Amino acid sequence: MVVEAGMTSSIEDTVTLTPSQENYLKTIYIKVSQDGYAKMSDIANMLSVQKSSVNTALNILARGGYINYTPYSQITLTELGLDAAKRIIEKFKTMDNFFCNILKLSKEEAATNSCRIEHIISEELFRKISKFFEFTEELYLNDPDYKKKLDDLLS
Amino acid sequence: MVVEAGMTSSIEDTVTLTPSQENYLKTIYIKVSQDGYAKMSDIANMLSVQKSSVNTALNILARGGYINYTPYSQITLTELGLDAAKRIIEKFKTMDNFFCNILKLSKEEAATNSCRIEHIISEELFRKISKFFEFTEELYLNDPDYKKKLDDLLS
DNA sequence: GTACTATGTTAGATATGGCTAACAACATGA
DNA sequence: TCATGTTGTTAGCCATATCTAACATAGTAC
Repeated sequence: MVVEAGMTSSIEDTVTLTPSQENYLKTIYIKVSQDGYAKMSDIANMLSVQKSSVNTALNILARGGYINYTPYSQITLTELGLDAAKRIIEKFKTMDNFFCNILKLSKEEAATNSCRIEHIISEELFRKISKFFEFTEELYLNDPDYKKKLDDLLS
Repeated sequence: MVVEAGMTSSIEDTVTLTPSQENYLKTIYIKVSQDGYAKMSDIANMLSVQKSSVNTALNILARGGYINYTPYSQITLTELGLDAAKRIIEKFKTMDNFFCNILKLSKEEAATNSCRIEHIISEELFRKISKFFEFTEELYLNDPDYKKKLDDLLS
């Protein structure tokens, strides 16, 4: 198959999101999960930014095909946006869980770090570190000796 | 002691560096370690950016008191810059070592991720995760059963 | 149904961090 | 010492991501 210049294609065209844009997408996902849709002012409040900043981000996400959004409309996620949001949140949860439950970081400290790492970790590292975290957590829960050593170490 | 408006003070005045600036500082440290000083064109080459971009960064680092730099001069680190660079590199090495030796990421993959994480990880998380990584590595090296399970898991 | 309040949009500013292209300074060899 | 090449600087451009302030739309309450 010959791909012609300017031809609209499938997955390869997906525009990579910046950390900031991923954050907006994640926030939209959370709101949509709660209410079925998101509003600009919600997002602005949740991220502590101005509505105008949200507006800019929404236009970028809409152009990229991640959200359904036209002026004054309710915001929902496309398939693409849903997938992307889920992947980001999966990263967050994996990190956050480990930082809280094993490393015993405070909720805020864990969330701050997880929220930064979720945007920059490569797929390959995430795949491996997920497995490693699961493995560690299982050991932690089932091996009292391992748990004691770790708790002592990190106290 | 009363601190007057505009008064120049000590550590509290330290300007926080952006990830980009930390990267420049790290690169300068590496060059200074090798040659005793750094040149702009070296830094530009090492980071694959234009000299003009380096120039901007150097002025910011010099203003912040991290480097000794005046136009056309050789670049060296101040005490502040040396400390900051060492902290960044320590983070890099800790991450990189674990990603390579335990998670068995490729050198490039490990370096890419470490180089991103070094700029965003909090001091508290770094303190704890360092201990945890050390603990894990010791187990890995001394407990053949643990090593085998981990190697199987991550292959 | 009109006026007020919510919410959403736009225009224009700032800061970072990159770029190119043109220019300036320095160092070296003939 | 001066021409040349390397190195460093400056000016001006672009994109992201924020902001404020002014404006537009929508919804509600009387």
